[in-house]
Amino acid sequence: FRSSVDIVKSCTISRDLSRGKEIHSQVSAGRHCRNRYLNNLLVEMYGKCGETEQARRVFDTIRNPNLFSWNNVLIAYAQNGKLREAQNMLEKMPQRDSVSWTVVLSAYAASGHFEKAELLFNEMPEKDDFAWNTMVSAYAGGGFLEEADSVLKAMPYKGPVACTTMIGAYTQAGHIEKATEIFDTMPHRDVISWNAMLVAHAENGDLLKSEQLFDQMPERSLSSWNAMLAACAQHEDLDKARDLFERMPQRNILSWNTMIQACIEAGNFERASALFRMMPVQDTVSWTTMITGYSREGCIDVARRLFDAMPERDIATWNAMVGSYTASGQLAEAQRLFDRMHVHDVITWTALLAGYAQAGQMETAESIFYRLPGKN
RNA sequence: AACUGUGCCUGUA
Repeated sequence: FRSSVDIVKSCTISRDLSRGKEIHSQVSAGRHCRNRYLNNLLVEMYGKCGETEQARRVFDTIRNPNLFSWNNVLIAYAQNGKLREAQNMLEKMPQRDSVSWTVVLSAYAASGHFEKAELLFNEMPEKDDFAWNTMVSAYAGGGFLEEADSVLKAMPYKGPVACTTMIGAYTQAGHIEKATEIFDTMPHRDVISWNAMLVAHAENGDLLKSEQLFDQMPERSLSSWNAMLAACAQHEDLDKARDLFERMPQRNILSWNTMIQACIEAGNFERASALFRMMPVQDTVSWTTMITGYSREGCIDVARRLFDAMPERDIATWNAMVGSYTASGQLAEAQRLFDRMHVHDVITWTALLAGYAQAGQMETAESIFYRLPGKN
């Protein structure tokens, strides 16, 4: 039993649907097939893997669903953008708690329905910290900084989550003074708040302030080290980056990727590719970083060889490769890759559009612009 | 008893 639980949980975390299905059929055939706890976990697993229908099917087999069961299907709907179903569910549930409300609120905000989110928030019988934080995050994520700030102001306790959300939002908007003000006046700072503020200064071009924060902070997580490393990379300070990288208490794949990026920003491709080969395991980010590095250096054929050699490509990889060709005026090859892609996003389209515009083919560029879905 | 919701770090124009 215990091991089934662990397997389902790990499938949820790694979004491993095929292994999830396997364990599901094993569970169904075993003597714990009616166990509510295990079935709740299965509902969650299917929901997180995007399989709303499966989640619902498992839920329907549960004899006496508890609040966890209900919330888990609700989350499956909400987090997969099935707003109508989620809303329905919320209304029909025999009991609902703050989690139920918050989940739907968050889903509305994620799809741009801020009025509905606000309405739900006001309807909530009792608002816990999560609900408040989610409302702040809803507005902040939509770029409504004033609304987010007024929710923050109304909060009974302005905890580190809500404040850090605001720091991030102000950073993105380029309002470093606002971010600083929040950071300086917030009642409690945790390591994540420190990290966010460190990033804020780096984004603002102030490496010195980032370093000061890094030195002052009461404790440092792996993310703190990675963020500081990224700050050095951004500012093309390879010496500082290397020194940090050597001193880090632990490294994960982000640390390696960031260090490679630091080398590339500083123009040291030798070092970048040495690190690339040296790292314990490369992911698509590592490969894409190298591809972009080489193509910026003008070595598009090397970039293409990496592209063809890598085990798996995601959309950013394809975009990088298309962008390499458009940037170097090889429109035909860019178009060929574009046509081979299964999914295009705004970045893909923009790259192609820019390529045609650059080449003076304005009619083609314009027609791409008009066909472009979800323009920003 | 164990299962659910919010904020930080890497690549693509």
